[in-house]
Amino acid sequence: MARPPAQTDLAVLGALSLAPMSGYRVRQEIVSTLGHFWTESFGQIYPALARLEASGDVGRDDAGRFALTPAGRDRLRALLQTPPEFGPPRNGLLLRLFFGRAAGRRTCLDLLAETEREVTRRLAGLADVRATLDPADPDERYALLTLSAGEHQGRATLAWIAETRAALESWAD
Amino acid sequence: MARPPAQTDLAVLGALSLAPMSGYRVRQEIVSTLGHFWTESFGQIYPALARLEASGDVGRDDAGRFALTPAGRDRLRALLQTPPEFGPPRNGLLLRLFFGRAAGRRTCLDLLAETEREVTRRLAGLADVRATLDPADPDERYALLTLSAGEHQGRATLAWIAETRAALESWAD
DNA sequence: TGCTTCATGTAATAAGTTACATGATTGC
DNA sequence: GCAATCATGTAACTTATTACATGAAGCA
Repeated sequence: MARPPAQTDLAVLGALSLAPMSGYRVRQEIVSTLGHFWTESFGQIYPALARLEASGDVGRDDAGRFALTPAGRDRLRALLQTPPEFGPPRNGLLLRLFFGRAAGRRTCLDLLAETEREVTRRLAGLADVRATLDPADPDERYALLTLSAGEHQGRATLAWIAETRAALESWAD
Repeated sequence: MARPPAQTDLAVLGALSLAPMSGYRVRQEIVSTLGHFWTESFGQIYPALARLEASGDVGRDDAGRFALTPAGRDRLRALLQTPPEFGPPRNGLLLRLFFGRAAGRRTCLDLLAETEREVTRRLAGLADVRATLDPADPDERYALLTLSAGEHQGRATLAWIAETRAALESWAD
């Protein structure tokens, strides 16, 4: 019964809901804007488009670009209502920290420092994107909400790092 | 050259660094304690143990349980120092919210409510685990740090949900 | 005796990335 | 004309889950 990966269909239909575009553009859209919390590769996107075209959810406009059909718009609405599939949580930093005793405090502090740099970098990236979004645009308003999620997560991580660093440094070891 | 998945090796070696145990117990250990931020299935664990035994990183103790060899302890230390592999970020909730305009405010608010319940449930789970950990135990001190990360993330998500709900409700639609 | 948990493993399947192949368009 | 970008697709490989098969040990 090999049901297709619903999340990829959702991402592709969602991209096409903003405007008709080529598969190449779908990828660019996902990388540039959704990139902070979602990824899809060509190897996923093109088969998905072929599937969706065969099922009548996606058609072509005059210029040959992929475009949502009315059925596709219904399908998208239905998918948006499905509960998110929570992928298995896999946090490489926490995996390492959990067994940190075998590595020593020094290694843990290094990992924290590196993560801090990375998170700071990401927050700066989010700020850049925020600057390009218009709160008055009905589509971009929703994008701003997701951006805000990233900012909250980032700040929480930085706060936890500060706390954790202090704890590590206070231990006798 | 098919290099083995380093993250699974790390999880398995890490579990064995706490005490010698069977593969079955390794799984239980990972599910029960690391479960909040890491997963491994039998299909990963047994091949990993076989690989690690063949390479001399893991041996057997008198009772036949898997145990770290000195080489394995070195290998673990080395793996703990490698930078975490950040898996591609895939947040199903944000993917849906990003295209939320196609679904309408009502659907978005429902998704938020469901997420709020889920996060609250997880925070309660973390609190339960915290109660079982002893801050004086050298191993469990590290576990507490990772627990704290989950708590920060959870609280940040709840704060973002409150903010986002207010924003959605203020829109004319 | 029979039920449950412990224990080890394999096979089928799913999901996704990467690299490759190929060609059309566009700008200089 | 040539380079870069746009565009579509496929094949090989990696990673991971799920379901299945099998059997020993503990206990009621």
